[in-house]
Amino acid sequence: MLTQTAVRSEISRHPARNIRPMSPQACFTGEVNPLEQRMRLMGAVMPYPRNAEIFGESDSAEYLYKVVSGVVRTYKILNDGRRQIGGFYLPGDVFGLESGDEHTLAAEAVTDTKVLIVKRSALTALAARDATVARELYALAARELRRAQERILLLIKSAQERVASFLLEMTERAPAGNTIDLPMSRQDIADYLGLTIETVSRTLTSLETTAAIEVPTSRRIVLRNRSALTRLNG
Amino acid sequence: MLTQTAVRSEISRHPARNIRPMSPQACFTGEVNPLEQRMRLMGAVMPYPRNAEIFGESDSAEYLYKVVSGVVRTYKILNDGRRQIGGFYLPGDVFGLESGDEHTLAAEAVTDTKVLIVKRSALTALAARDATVARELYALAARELRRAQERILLLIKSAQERVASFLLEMTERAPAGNTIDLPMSRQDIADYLGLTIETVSRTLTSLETTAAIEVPTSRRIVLRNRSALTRLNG
DNA sequence: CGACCATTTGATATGGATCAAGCGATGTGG
DNA sequence: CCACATCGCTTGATCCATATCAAATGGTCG
Repeated sequence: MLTQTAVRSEISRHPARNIRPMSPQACFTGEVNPLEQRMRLMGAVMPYPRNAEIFGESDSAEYLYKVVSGVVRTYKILNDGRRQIGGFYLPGDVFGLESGDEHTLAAEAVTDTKVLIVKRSALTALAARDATVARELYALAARELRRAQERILLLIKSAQERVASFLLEMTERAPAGNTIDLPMSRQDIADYLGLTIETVSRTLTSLETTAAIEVPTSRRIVLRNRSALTRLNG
Repeated sequence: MLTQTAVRSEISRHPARNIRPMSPQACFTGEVNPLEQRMRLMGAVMPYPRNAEIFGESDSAEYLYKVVSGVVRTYKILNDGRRQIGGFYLPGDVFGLESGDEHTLAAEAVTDTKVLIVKRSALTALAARDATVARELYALAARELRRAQERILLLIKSAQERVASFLLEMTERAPAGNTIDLPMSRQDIADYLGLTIETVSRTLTSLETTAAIEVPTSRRIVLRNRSALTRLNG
């Protein structure tokens, strides 16, 4: 799993980064729970173009982030050059939660993205006075924990199971009938699932061959036989 | 990774479970932070013999647990019979944190164990009034999240790296010079690292051959060359 | 001492990685 | 508007780390 030549894919993998965000702008759309309301009052919305860095690994974790539109990935680069994606965040998702005061993962925009940014200190101050906010912060961390635990289970499964789980996760999180429009590249998926692009690609074609899915274009996948996927899921 | 024959190891893997806990008893030892104090006032200490179930998967998550003495493992059985260990909990560690109202993992005593049990509702009620308690609950979840993220990174590494990381994690969490007294079996370690017992065993012998460790008895490991392990760790 | 269980060691099989080439879509300059 | 470069993806051939199957060893308890 670990070889010197892992650097190869690394080079092709991260072409044009360090794109800078655009200027901030106001935002008054979204849900209506207390935490959300407060965040909107306290935070600013920043737009990031595709592949822009939102924060770096070991940046100070001064802010909390919420996806307004677009998709974000968090990731970590291992010392041998491989990249592990921590998660994909869709509109409404909060990312940047950390236990310490430094981020352990970096974050980038997968697509052009708008992100609501809130000072962590403002939120914790608020949580000290408002138990509802505190409870919601806790719930966020607990939900994130559950997702991480599911990832752990995923990573001990076979390639087929991982890809099937990924597809099911995606339809659940961005429901649009049986069609999934993937915002991320094969490399992103591979680094999320702990596989190589080749294996992801082959697995998708194999699922297509067994009529479980259709792949009209590489970024679009249609689920044809959900129960076959669920069965694979474990 | 997934085959029908996975059931083989499954059978030998879980011999005598469903051992019942003994009767409760009072407990007034431990640390001195607010959450801890309150837990002691509100909770009871229960002793569990080796391999006893503390709670089952999908039991209602009515309680929070803190290890007083001994070691606990949380785990999940996949539908093909494989077991994934979610974590090992040493004295002082809190387990049973969940986002929903059902446990997603089961918990068992690895060794004879004493566990402090607290009603979750009592804690959250307390957190609503005491911001310090709320903050500590959040910190617990965040710390658990970080651990889970580290596990994710671990699971994409090679067998050598996983075993090395495991050994380093264990000395850090239960520091006793360079000696580690493992409370858990090879099967437990394997299920924690997403490997087979054979691979764990072989990796340990290989580390012994390269003089990184010594294995005087199967449950005792002496670190001889910590930097060699750290280098493997990634 | 003998039975049992955990661990180690050995031989072989295999899933996914790696290396390499081909292909289709998208964009650019002539 | 078309040749051509580029990029992301797929497909093919081979290799290797770890799983699997099997047997030997060792430690523990009656």
